[in-house]
Amino acid sequence: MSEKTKTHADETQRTGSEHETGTRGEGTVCPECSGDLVKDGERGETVCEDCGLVVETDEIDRGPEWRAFDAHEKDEKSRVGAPTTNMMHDRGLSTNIDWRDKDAYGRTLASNQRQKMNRLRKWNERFRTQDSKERNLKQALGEIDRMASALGLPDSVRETTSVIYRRALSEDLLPGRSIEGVATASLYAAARQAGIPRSLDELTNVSRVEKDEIARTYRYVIRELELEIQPADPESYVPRFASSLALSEETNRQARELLADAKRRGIHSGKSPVGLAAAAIYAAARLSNERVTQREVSDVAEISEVTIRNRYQELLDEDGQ
DNA sequence: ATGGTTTTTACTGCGTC
DNA sequence: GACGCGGTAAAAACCAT
Repeated sequence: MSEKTKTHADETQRTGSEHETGTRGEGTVCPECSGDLVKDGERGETVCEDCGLVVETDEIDRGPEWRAFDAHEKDEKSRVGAPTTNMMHDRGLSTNIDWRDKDAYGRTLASNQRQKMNRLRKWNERFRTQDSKERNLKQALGEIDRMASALGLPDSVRETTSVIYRRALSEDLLPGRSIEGVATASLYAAARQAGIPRSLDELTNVSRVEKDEIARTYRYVIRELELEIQPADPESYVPRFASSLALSEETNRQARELLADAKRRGIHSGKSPVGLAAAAIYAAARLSNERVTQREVSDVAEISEVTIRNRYQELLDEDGQ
């Protein structure tokens, strides 16, 4: 555990004055309006029912529990690990044996000690991944990470994906399905849930699994885990497409306006959100005299030109009246 | 499986650079 | 003449039943 202290090193300045308010007005009555106090367990706050005054904030501080004024103190005081994360198969909680052959003081180990450490490392690694579900998770999380990077999805989505995948695993949804498939489906679901959807085609490009299987597995996972995911909002595709076509902010905005309008008139139901987004972009670009061909839009949106034409007409029809 | 809807494929003619 | 665009018909894909 010698070198694992860096994680919080840069947030060492906190004043410690936050907690002074919490200790004063203890009791069951609000000091401000004498209303009843209730504990909001989720947020770790004690709040007045009547006036909403937060009397006590008792939150969990995930920052360092110490302050360091120089590098030396940092080494001495630090005994905290990294925050736990769902993105590691063991939530980052298992033992890791440093690969450097140094003792706690940084001295190099004697050769017999080195051999011992090698054996320990080997066995530790074996035990750590022994359980088949753990091995399964390890592989899946690797895949998820790879695909999420390829699609430019943020860590928050990866976390959500991990959670979904874990649930699928613990509810025995895996047998009969591939790890890859479930991992991809989980990612697809997580991205949509986060409002930054990727189309099935995009998923297919980075996954080792066929589109059909992704879709099938996705439906299955959604149903079994009772995840409620509303159809993707066309507008959420717009900024990404617009930027890969190097279109202006104005066009971007106009495209979303067209979509909002279409939504109001109910033109969008049943149509593919991606197609709608693509058409809106094309229409907006055309309205503001930016040159984009249908071909280019259809390329980035992975939708046919015909579909763009059809949607595009509908959009402008409605707009013109 | 089936039927209805949407998307894609393939092909067309027209205008422009 | 290549290219972008618009249209059409038929095939394929999708979805709920």
